[in-house]
Amino acid sequence: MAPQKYDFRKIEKKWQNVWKKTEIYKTPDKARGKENLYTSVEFPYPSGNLHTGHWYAFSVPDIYARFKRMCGFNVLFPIGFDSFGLPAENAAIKRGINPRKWTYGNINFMRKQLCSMGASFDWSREVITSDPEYYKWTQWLFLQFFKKGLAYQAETAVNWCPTDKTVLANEQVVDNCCERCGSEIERRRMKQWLIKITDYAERLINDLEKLNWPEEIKEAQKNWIGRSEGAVIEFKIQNSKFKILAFTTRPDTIFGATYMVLAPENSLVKNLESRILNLEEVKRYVEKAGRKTELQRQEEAKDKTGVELKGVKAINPATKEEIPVWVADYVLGSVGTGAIMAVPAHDERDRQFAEKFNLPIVDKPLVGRDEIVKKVGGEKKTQYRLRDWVVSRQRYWGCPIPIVHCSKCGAVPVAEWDLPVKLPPIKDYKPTGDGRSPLAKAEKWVKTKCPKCKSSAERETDTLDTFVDSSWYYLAYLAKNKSRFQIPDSRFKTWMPMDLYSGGVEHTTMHLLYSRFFYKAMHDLGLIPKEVGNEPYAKRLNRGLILGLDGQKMSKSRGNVADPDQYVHELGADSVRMYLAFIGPYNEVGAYPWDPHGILGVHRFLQRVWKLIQNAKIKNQNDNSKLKNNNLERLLHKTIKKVGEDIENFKFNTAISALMILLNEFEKSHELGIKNYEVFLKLLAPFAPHMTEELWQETRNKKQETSIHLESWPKYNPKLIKEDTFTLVIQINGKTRDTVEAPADTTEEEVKKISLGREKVIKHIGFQEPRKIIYIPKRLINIVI
RNA sequence: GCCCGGGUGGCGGAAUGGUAUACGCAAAGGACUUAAAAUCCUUGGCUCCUAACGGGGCUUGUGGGUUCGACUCCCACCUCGGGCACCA
Repeated sequence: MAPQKYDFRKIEKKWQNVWKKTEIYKTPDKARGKENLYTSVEFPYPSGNLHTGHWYAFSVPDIYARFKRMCGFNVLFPIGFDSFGLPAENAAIKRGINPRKWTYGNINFMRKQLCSMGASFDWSREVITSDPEYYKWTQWLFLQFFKKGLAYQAETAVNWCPTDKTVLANEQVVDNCCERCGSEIERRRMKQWLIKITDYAERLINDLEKLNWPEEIKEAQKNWIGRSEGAVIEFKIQNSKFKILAFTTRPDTIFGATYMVLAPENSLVKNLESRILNLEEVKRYVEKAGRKTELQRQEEAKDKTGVELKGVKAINPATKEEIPVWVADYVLGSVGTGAIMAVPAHDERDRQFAEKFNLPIVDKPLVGRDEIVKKVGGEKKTQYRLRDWVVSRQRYWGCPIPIVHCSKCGAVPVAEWDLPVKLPPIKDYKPTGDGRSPLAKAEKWVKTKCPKCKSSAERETDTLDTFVDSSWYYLAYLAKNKSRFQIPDSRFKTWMPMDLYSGGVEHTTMHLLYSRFFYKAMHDLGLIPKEVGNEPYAKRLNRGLILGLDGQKMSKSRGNVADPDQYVHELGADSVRMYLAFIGPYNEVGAYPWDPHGILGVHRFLQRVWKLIQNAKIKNQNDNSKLKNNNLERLLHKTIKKVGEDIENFKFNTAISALMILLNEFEKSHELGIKNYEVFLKLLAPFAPHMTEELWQETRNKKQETSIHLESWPKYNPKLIKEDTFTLVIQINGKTRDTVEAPADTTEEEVKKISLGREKVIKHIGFQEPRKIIYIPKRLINIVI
């Protein structure tokens, strides 16, 4: 007998326990007769507890994973925690707790919350980036990069966040502010570890082409990498061995180049000091420019400043004319060669500058690009906006950089057998702000022997950017034995590249770019078999955003947060999952407000599904699957088709609406048999896994010998989808005037006859002879008069 | 400034050349109930004519175009969101 009440709390708990005990989502590396499919979502940061965004991120793609599993794929849908990093550390400091204690406490809590989603994660492959067995391999990879020259130390201008007291990568700076805390960035010169992502700039752009990614993500990455093609042209300096190298994308405008500009940072300014007549003035200008922040420079963009280097002249190699050389901060040291040929006739900025300082503006005709470059001895060059990735962080809670500094041997990698370099427990882990990591205070840990010459040496005390940890974690899921990175080639071949990776837009030019680079570099190092390719994610999906009740971004300070735990308690996890899937298409970057009434609608639907089992015929186990009602039969098969196709295309919203339509019809019918009921349950199973499992067992007399989630996806019969009548739309001059049901096999002649005979048609056209009649078979007739 | 992606009822959205507004929410009316909640049934864009039955006109950001027919294709513009930007 069917239970009277939909006791979702009891049911959900029950099945979560059963699934855990029976490990039905544990994924083997190979399953007989099944193709592997790897789909994953960016793993969560253990911030404390799951919010609505996490539910949207994980429970909706779970629908896809479950569907694919039912379709016969061996589906890997793993989960882990991105557990190193600033936010956890800041939260721990705020509460006076050790970051490790705080992080692992959160992980334990969030694991339970994740289980409450009823998502089909394979927990046996869980990855935690702050575990020594994980970061051992982060360090190992860093050393492989180091040995290949892909990781190097250099004194560079860096982005310093005064609040978080650490440097940041360019990608982590938004509008000159820290991406995390919003503080304005300071420019500092510091010795830092960098990763040579710029070596891969060209491939990171070119290889986008073959990826099945949304165009807008590709475009955003292209813009970030910022390729510009041009030439470097040499301008000799009169009576000097020095020359100015200028990068230009418009070599064809060279005849109009009437002066040169050097960036204040350009070393030529120093080299030419002995020849500059107004040296004091130039020095003052350079110094002043150096003190300006990037933001100030930008703000002053309209009002150009600069000083001429008196006594210095350059030769335009095209015109052979002598032209003046200036130093001005509208030319940036970090772009191109840090020097330009100024063409005021063609460039808006050069024109502004020329007008202000009365420099000549010549509008010379353009010349062919390629010849002229050759003629003046220039060289074609492609320039990228992308900068190398600064990975040093002056913070405690991160992966230690496995390097030892020796006064004789320099920076020496830690021996492989000494990995991992464990993060030492220290009392005072607060950031110092003096540019040194708190790890510097762990004196015993810092003091070590040089791996090369064995004399006393010091450990590197900076830690790695968290984005390094997350650049390879999708491979760690494949390494079943957690203490080894070595993944057999065969496993790479069966799982990589990942079939579908979904995540947030905010990672477009961060995690997504870094991990593509990592994968390529690992590929080049021979760590990944060639056949697998050099791109980690075959398909990418950026999900939208769930807004608060007021249509604003959810935040505690605004007080518009919808707490998923509360809704799970009140309406059940199945309702929350299904509502989030119903709210809008998942494959578009939209923003959907959480509507507490909307979720009630989905909950009502599930309540009605629950009651459907009371339909007397369902209990008759001897029923044959054919529905007597042809229309209902047809609708059932159409729904099987539509739900499958919609899930495949991440249109979960329209899949659910199709299920709603089917339920509406099922409720009206009194001849619904057990077979059709079971088909319906299967179609609903990916969306409402707990309820469908319970009802499934109910129809199977509680034998529990199977799970609905291990059943196969229903097949539709194309013959049964065909309609035997159609609604003929009758238009006059393109306006619908009448409709009529007609048998599917009605001929064109018959359709015309029927249409012209309709009362409404006669009323409109009288006895006029139609000028033209357009007939679209089984759809519409348009009578033109 | 350059490059992407959008704009459809009161709201989330559906329809990618063929009846615009599926499905859901909210709303209104009704049934059940002492009452409420829950549940069920009915209505459904705007507007005009009609006492009513009915019927006409308009409507997918704006204006043009292509077409028998346009939310859908083309051109121009407005506007919102995102990426890049003194990038040479």
